[in-house]
Amino acid sequence: MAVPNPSSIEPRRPTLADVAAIAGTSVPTVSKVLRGGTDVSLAMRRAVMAAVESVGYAPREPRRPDSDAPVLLDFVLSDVHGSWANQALTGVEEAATDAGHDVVLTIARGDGTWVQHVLRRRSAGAIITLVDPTSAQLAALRAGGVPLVLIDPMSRPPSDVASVGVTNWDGGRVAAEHLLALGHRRFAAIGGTRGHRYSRARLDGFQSAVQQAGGGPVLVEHADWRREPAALVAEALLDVPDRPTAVFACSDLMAIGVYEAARRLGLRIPDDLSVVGFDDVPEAAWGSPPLTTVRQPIAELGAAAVRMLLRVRTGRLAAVPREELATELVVRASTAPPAA
Amino acid sequence: MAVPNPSSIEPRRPTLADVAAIAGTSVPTVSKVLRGGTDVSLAMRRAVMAAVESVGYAPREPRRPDSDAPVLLDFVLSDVHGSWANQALTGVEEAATDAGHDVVLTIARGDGTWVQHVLRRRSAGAIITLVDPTSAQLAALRAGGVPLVLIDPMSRPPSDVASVGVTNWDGGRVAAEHLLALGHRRFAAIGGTRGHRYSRARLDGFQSAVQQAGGGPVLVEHADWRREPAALVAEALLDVPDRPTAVFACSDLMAIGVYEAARRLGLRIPDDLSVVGFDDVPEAAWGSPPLTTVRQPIAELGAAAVRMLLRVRTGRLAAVPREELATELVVRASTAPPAA
DNA sequence: TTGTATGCGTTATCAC
DNA sequence: GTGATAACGCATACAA
Repeated sequence: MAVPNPSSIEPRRPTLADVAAIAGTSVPTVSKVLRGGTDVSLAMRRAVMAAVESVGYAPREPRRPDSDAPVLLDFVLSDVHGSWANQALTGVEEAATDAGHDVVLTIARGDGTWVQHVLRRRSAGAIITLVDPTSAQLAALRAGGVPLVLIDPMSRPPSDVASVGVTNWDGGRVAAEHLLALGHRRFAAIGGTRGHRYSRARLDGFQSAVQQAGGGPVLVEHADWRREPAALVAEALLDVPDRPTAVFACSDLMAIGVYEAARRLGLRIPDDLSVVGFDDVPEAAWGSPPLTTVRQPIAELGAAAVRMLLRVRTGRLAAVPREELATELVVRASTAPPAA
Repeated sequence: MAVPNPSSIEPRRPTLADVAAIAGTSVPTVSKVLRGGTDVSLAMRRAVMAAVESVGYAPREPRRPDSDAPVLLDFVLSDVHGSWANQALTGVEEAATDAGHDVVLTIARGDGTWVQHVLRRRSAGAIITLVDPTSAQLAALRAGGVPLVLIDPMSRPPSDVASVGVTNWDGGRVAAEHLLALGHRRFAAIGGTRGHRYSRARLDGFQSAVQQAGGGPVLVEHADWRREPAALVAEALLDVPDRPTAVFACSDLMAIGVYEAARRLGLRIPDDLSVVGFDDVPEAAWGSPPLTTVRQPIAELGAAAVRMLLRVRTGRLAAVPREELATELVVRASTAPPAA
């Protein structure tokens, strides 16, 4: 929002003093927060972060290119469990090493202390994924001079933060088109966590394609990306008269949960039920039957994030970059035409 | 012991105030140094440390030997693919974070440049796994003052390098005992990479138990820890007259390969063939049927390595530590008595 | 009480 | 001068 400026006050770039005034503290304390110092209370830290965000403080120089000291990049994620994180990590590590940088792994726990860690270490840049940082946290990191790239953000990212992602909506559509082409008409879909952006996009793409083809409504439930809840939800969705003949799970792990539900209900895959997953983690190919799924280029995603980070770090870019990598359907043995 | 107090000088335990007086500073500053706070100059930090030493100050409760800036530990592995690396990473990360340290992930590529990386960064310590460092590399790291801990070394480690591992030989035995108790007598086993220490140990344990029970010879092949080669090797081992009724795979991933071989040969698990794996990665529980396997406490292994590294780093230890964590049989549905 | 920890501002300093 | 950082100690809260 443009603030009208009736008086003689010139809209100069905000300083730490401005931030301090709003946060109700001193300039050194603001500085301390932005440098990741220890002697600041959580409340004060939050107040400063909020003030930083509200005045849009940004450091004058993005950061010393810091010529030849070995550069450390932070890879921040909520946890390293699971194949997705694993693959992303591989991609990040490889691209970083190729560029001569090392990667610090930072696990973002709920308390938000990871922000201090990154700030304190004067990180040369952070790649953030599987975490939903608050806008105040993002603002603090930027104000601290840490270049950022988000991978597949959970929420809509602030418009001034770079990000990479995949064509989630498109992937959902492709999954639906495949099943429609096989002749399916009754569908169920299992989303991840309600409100996660990529879950929404995948489901929307799926539903959009189904509707466009004049297919019936899609029964949708959510299972927080986890296997066991997906199995429970799938069991409920499938244990009805006139049950769906095909299920779209928004992750491979949840698709494995659907396999389990099918086993419990005595449904054979793909004869009685077709299943499509999303991600194409290695396990997808090992299942019985091997899973038809929408492939994300996960490692490439990590590599792309590193390359983007290095661009953000060095050059100041005209526009905030946003890159989308294509998803791709991988047809294996878990899908077939519906039983007559 | 009750100390009588004849003179006026009472030998009481030193306090922070004493330290502060000698260091020529305030009590809070001393406290900050001991707590690893940020707002202390290097000179003051040193003065305080010296004073602490001279008066022999000791905290009431033992405290983390922080005293210095937050520290970066290196976790070096050959690649981060696979659940094993994933779980180990989780354990390492958690233990390091709990101790207030960050983890740099270093992938050891064949060229050995990782050693330079670690040395140049003056790493505070390195945990090495899934890599077989040459003795020259280990010597270089030690000469560079980098404390080391190996996790489950591939070769016999030099006697002056600390390591943690699991009871591999024992695990092999337990697998065999389980199958013997079910009534199996004809066995095959699939090793990892020929020459890897833990592969050897697992196979030896297995064979030792079989022989002790008077069982027949165990047919052994190697498959480099990978799924597809394991499938091929298993197919060959099982496609013979009087085929084995049970297979021991030295990793879960290879056990999944055995599942595939069984499918190709039309053998049902566990009716026609019992399978035991090793590791107990999450996927083991998802297979159909869920895999009976020898569990390694992988994350604990990583955590133990971190704790050992911190001990090696700070205290000088009497002996070179070597720690072994116990393996444990997890019985699921892939084993049953042999068909009559 | 005495000992210790925390959080903030003050003062000094540095880079333009 | 202005904007920012560095490092100390004061005031206070907390603990045995």
